[in-house]
Amino acid sequence: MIRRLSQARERGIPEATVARLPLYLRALNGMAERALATVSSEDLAVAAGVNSAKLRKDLSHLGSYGTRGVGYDVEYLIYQISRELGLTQDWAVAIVGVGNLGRALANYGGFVSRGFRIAALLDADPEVVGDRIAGLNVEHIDELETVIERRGVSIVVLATPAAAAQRVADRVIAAGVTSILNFAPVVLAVPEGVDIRKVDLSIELQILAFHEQRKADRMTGGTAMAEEWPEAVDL
Amino acid sequence: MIRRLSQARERGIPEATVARLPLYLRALNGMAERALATVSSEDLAVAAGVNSAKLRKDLSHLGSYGTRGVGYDVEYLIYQISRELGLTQDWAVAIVGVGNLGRALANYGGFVSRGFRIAALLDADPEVVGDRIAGLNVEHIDELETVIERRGVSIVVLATPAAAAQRVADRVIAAGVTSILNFAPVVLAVPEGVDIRKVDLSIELQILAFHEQRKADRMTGGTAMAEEWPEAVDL
DNA sequence: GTCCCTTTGTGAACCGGTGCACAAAGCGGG
DNA sequence: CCCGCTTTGTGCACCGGTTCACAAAGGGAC
Repeated sequence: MIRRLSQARERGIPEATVARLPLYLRALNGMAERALATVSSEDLAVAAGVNSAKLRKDLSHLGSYGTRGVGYDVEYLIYQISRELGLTQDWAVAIVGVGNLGRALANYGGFVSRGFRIAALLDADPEVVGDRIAGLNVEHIDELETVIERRGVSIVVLATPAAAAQRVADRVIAAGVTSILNFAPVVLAVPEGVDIRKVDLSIELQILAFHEQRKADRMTGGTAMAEEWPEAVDL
Repeated sequence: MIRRLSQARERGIPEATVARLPLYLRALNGMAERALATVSSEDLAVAAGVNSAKLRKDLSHLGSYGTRGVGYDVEYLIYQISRELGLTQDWAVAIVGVGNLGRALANYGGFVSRGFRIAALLDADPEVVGDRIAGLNVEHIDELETVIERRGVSIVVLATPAAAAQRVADRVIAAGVTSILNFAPVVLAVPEGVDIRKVDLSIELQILAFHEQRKADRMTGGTAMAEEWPEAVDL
C-alpha cells in the first residue's frame, strides 16, 4: 500500500506514527469542542483507540509538547499536529472519475473541512461532463493538465474504472502531481518520488472473509477440509 | 506435495500475508484471462507490485504449491488462495447507511463478483427507505436484526454518519455479526472477537499531505518553519 | 542416467515498530 | 522549601515482518 513513502529522516517521523496522527487530531478536535483544556496521554489514547505508551512515543517524535504531571494542552497539540501534517495550508484536490464513487467523494464533507479543497472534478464520459456536483462543474478529462496547473492541484484522487487508472496516473504524474489516492483496483506503476496510497474495498472484504471463515472453522471444531484439487472445477 | 502441509498451513497465516493474498489473486485472475498456464514468482510478484522473495514466503504459508524450475500453476493457485480466503463460499453482506457512499458501494460491482453478495441495504431516513438501488429495496434500520438473521448476513458495511456508527455497530454485534467494515470516521469500541476494518478517506489524504509537504520543504531548501505558537490563534 | 539450467522454499540476519517499566519533571499543598 | 502525587518521555527487550542468499528440487537435453 505504501510505496516509497519516505525514509522519514529530516525530522524523522516514523511512517506508523504519521498514519496515527490524523487519528489523534480527530480525537483532539472532539475534545476541543467539549472545551477540554488539557488531556492526559491515557485519555487521548483511549479516545483514539491506541495504548498510551504508543501515543506518548508518537507525540515525542513531534517534540516535547506535554507537561509532566498535567498532560497535553488540547489546542496547542491540535496546532502542532496540524502543522506537522501540513494541514495549516490549503491543498487543492482533483477527483478524476465521477461515477458513483467519485460523486460520493465529492459530496463527502468530512475531508473538505480540514485543509483540503476539491478544486476540480473530471471525467471522460460526455454524458456527465457539465453536470454540477457539490457546487462544481464536471470538466472533461482533456482539461486535466490545464486544470492541474491553473488551480495548483497537488493531490489527485483516482476514482476511475480500473482500465483507465494507469493512463490517468501517467498523465497526472507527467503534469507534476506526486501524491495520488487510488480507489481503482489496480497496482499502479509509478516513478520514484511519487506517493501512492490505495483504498481497495474488495481487498478489505476479502480480509474480513478470511477471518470470518477462520472463526467459523474454529466453532465447528476445525474439521479438515479437503486439501486436494476437486475433480471438476471450471472457473 | 502433502508432506509439508501440516507445519505451514496448520496454524496462523501472518496477517501481512493475508492482506496481500487478494492482490495475488487479482493478478492471477488477470493471467488466467490471458490464458497463461503457469507463472513464476518473479512475474507474479511484478504484477502484484511486491518483491519475489516476499511472494514466495507468502505462498509458502499456504503450502507447497509451486514446482521448482517451473513456477506455479495459475488455476491451481487461484483455487488455493480463494479457498484460503474463504471465497469459495458465498458471503451475505449488509450495507447500513445509503447516503452517497452507501449507494456507491451498492453499485460497485467489483466485490460482488467474488464470493460476496449484497443481501440488504438499510437506512434510518424514511426518505430513502423503499428506494430501489442496485436491484435491492432499501429497508428501514428497524429491520436490522431481522434482516441479519433471516438472510444469514455475516459481514456488515457501515456507511452511516459518524454519529450513528457506534450505535449501529452495537446492534449488529448484538445480532451476532463479528465482521465489520467501517467507513465512518470514528473509532469503534467493540468486544473481543469482533473484527473491524476501517477505511478512512480523510486520514489517507492527511497522510498524503504530510509527505507532500515534506517534499515541498525539501525543494525549498528545507527552510525552518516557525516552531512556536503563533501570537494570535483562534480555532 | 547424468548434466545443466531454472525456480522454489527457507534459514538467518536485519529492521521497524510495540509495549513495558521507570526515572525525570512538574504541580499543588502544607 | 520540601514532599508526595501525577504524568510525561524514553531505554530496552521483544516481536512480526522483510530481505537476502542459497541449497534443494524439478525438467529437459542428450
